[in-house]
Amino acid sequence: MFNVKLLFDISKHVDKYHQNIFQRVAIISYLCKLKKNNLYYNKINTTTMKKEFPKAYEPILSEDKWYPLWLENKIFAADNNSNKEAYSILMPPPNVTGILHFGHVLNSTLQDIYIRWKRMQGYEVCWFPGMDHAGIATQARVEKELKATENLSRYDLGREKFVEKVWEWKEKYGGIIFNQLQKLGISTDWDRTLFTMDESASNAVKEVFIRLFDEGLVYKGKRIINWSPLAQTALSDEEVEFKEINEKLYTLRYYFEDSNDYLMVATVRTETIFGDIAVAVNPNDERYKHLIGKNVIVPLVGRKVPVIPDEHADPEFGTGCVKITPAHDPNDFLVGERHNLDIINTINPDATLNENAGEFAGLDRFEARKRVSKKLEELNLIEKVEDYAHNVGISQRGGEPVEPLLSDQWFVKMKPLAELALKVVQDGEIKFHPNHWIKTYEHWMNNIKDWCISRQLWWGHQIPVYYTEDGRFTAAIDEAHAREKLGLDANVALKQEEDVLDTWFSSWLWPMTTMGWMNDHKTESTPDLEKFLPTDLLVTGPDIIFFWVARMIMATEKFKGEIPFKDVYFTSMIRDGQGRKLSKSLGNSPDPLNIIAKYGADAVRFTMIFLAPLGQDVRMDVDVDAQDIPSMEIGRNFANKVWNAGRFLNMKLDQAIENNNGNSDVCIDENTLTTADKWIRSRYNTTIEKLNQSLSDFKVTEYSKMLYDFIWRDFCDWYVEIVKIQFNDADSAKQVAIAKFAIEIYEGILRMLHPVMPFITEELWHLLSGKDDNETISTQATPMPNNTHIDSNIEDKLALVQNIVEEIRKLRSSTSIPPSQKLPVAIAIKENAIREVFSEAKNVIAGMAKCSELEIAESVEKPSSSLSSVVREIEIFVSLGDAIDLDKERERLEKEIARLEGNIRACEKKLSNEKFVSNAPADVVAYEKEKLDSMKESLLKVKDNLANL
RNA sequence: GGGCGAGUAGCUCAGUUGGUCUAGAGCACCUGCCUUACAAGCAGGGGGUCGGGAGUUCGACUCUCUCCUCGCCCACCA
Repeated sequence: MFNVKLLFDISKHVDKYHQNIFQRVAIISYLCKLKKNNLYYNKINTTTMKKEFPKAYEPILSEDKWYPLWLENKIFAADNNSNKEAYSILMPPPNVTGILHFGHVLNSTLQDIYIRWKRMQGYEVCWFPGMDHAGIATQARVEKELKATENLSRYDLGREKFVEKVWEWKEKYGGIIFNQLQKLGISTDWDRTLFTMDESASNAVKEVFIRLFDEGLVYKGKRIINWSPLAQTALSDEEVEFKEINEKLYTLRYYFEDSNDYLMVATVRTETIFGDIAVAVNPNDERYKHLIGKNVIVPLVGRKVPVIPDEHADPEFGTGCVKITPAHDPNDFLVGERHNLDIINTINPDATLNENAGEFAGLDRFEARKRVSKKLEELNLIEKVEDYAHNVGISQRGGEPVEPLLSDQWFVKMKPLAELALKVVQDGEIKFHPNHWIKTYEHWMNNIKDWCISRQLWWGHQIPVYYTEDGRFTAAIDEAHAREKLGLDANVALKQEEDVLDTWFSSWLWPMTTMGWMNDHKTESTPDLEKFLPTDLLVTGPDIIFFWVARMIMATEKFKGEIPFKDVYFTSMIRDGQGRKLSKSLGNSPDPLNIIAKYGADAVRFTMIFLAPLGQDVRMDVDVDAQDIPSMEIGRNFANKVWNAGRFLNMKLDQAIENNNGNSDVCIDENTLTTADKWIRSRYNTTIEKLNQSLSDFKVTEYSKMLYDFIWRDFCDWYVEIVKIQFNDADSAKQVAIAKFAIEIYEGILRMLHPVMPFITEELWHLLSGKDDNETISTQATPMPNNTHIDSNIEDKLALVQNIVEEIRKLRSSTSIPPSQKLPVAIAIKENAIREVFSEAKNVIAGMAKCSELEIAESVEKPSSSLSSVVREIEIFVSLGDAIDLDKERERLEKEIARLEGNIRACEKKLSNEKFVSNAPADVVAYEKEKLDSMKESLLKVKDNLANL
């Protein structure tokens, strides 16, 4: 037998252990164990019960308790064999090197809200998680570590050993972000986690490459590409960012071969003159027309090069003459192609100058620029030097300026893929939220360029192309397959392409690889694909609309003939108080885990969506030094409010049952419901409807705001306060009914709240229902509105009651009478129907507005020494006795008269405007008339009250 | 240069097809409260010529034009 006394003692001291989370967890798990064995709920005295419902919500206890239970009970597991309608989301795979940042927090919360909401709606829900191998980032990371620990470069190790090292690193550190994400409480089907380098995914990658190759959509070509000297690899256009940099613009003298005249040519990059092969002028430029065909001498180099006509030269810019360096400028390369010019490469892959630079060979490009410029100056070949701000391409990963470099690379022809992908978005088959992103998408699709997919890295999918010694090649699964395709004997030696594929080349297959497409070069369809493709929603940042979203649409259309997802939700960017993007390099982002530890996962989730409107950036008051985001209090305070409402209702129910001699079997009788009861029920159903609608419309912020307002304002501020009063007026059986009724509403709102605040709602649901730990709120049904309970008439009536209560409070607070002192109040209401409601709610009004006595009648005599107010023709008198300050009251009433008169004038003016009366809709005119009458009536009463003061 | 978005209270933002808006909320601020869940709370209060200008309309925060400011994306001229 367990010892109740011991348990009581332990829980009594929970607060003392407040500083020690581990001890608290231990105690709670002990309590849980007891609860599991059904030992505590019925048998422990009320003092101990209260300990189960601490005064403040303690997130860590719920978080550590429920997540493991959800996993254990396989709540997140999806069944592709189920009869239920499917709902699925693909998690944007975080980088294997990634650690949790606030982008993930927002993104994951949004996905989890939809996943949980749909799960509760009875869908077969699957959230596919996974991780990206992140070629450049991961390789750089491991290289750095290798250097630091063993002082080795990847070349020292060799390709095979190095790749092994990366795998080791991945096994050791790769999963960190998943553990971090679990702290957020997200409900992904972890058993389906896919890594983009897994064999199944790699097979699909190969398959796609081979198919595109065979179709001629993948080709190898010598092109100017963006070269990253740091990573020593090609980059795609999307991996280059442009940044304005201040540099010097040198105007150089290019002398004619046969005279002392010269052309002036401007350049920033003096170190590239070794690759100069021509000077271009615009063919229509009158200044230079006659010089076309002549030769000039490249300064310092001494090479004779022709003056050629080309549209590329802009007469408006600079001198109108451009030096042409095909090997180191994409535009010059095109000029070179048009004029059949030689190409002289002068820069090495590590961005040092090569032998073509003569005495400058071996120098880094920037050092070389300084030295070349100096030398040019010494030789008096510089006309002038100016400060010059221009955009320079920067490697997104390494941050160094990219070098345009001519090299052999693999490309995907994008035009044919883009057509269908553009159509499905334009036709609305795929919807963007917010939909203005369509324009950006269209622009990119219409101007799409071929995609450079080869990377000179070791970590990634090695391109499945095999070469014979004599230079023939094909794309194939393996050597045998290649020999078969090339018609070669088994003994012919083959060599595989050394380059690997761009990481996005595996990411764009994500909708298919997560579901097992071509995992073995054979399987076109799987139960997952049949059940879950197309997925329903993609939640991602607009920054990867080209990298990922567009390409997934292309690939899935191309290879599956389907759209990958139906809706795309583009998230907000998280910024700091100064509007800067939160980023590691700026060091302006606190660790989300610290914030979660401080405020609780639910609070963080709630605050994030509360603050992050669809499609607009969010500014947050981050404090990195303190590792704090004070606005997270919104969510924490709200969680606490929800918690305390539950705690209070639970307490009331216990009390009621105790008063009712332990009999809890009391049904709620429709006939005994008060106006307030019907009001909260109506508000509840109205709110439920709107909440579901908001989520359907992807208005998640609206959803959070409505929950906040309903729970805090309607339910807590008004209904729970009313319940207190109704409780006092009821017999014990009725008390049980009242508490149960309130709890029923509360339980519904918990279910509606669960998608955004999973932990606290789970905890409260169990505390209130006494359900076994292995049951969960996350599979209970989403509340649906009961339209027969929506009654706008009742809502209006109670709104009027609220107005009156507020008005009485306002009158009171204009005095210095303490809130605890109750005052006599009289209310005159002419309209019968309203008066009835007020009479029924008499005790409620008296309680809420602190009335010692309350008279409600068709007309009342103005009590002496009273404050008065008129609201919608209802007169209110609050008797003050000696405490009244007549001057103050007179002043107040005069102000009110002035206000009313002003409004009446405006209203009369409007109504005397013939055009308004004839053009405005009848109901608007009627409303104005009604308003005018009402205001006139009020004015009379206020004037009367002033006179009688 | 092209495109997109935003400018509403000190701050962060709501404001649905123009009329019930005397423009709301949270935070901050001021006043009073330990009122039988919650001080992470309760009650009340002050604070905005809705970026400027023009127009359409009986009526504009809302629609049109224009200008100003800020942010993002794309392109890129040596």
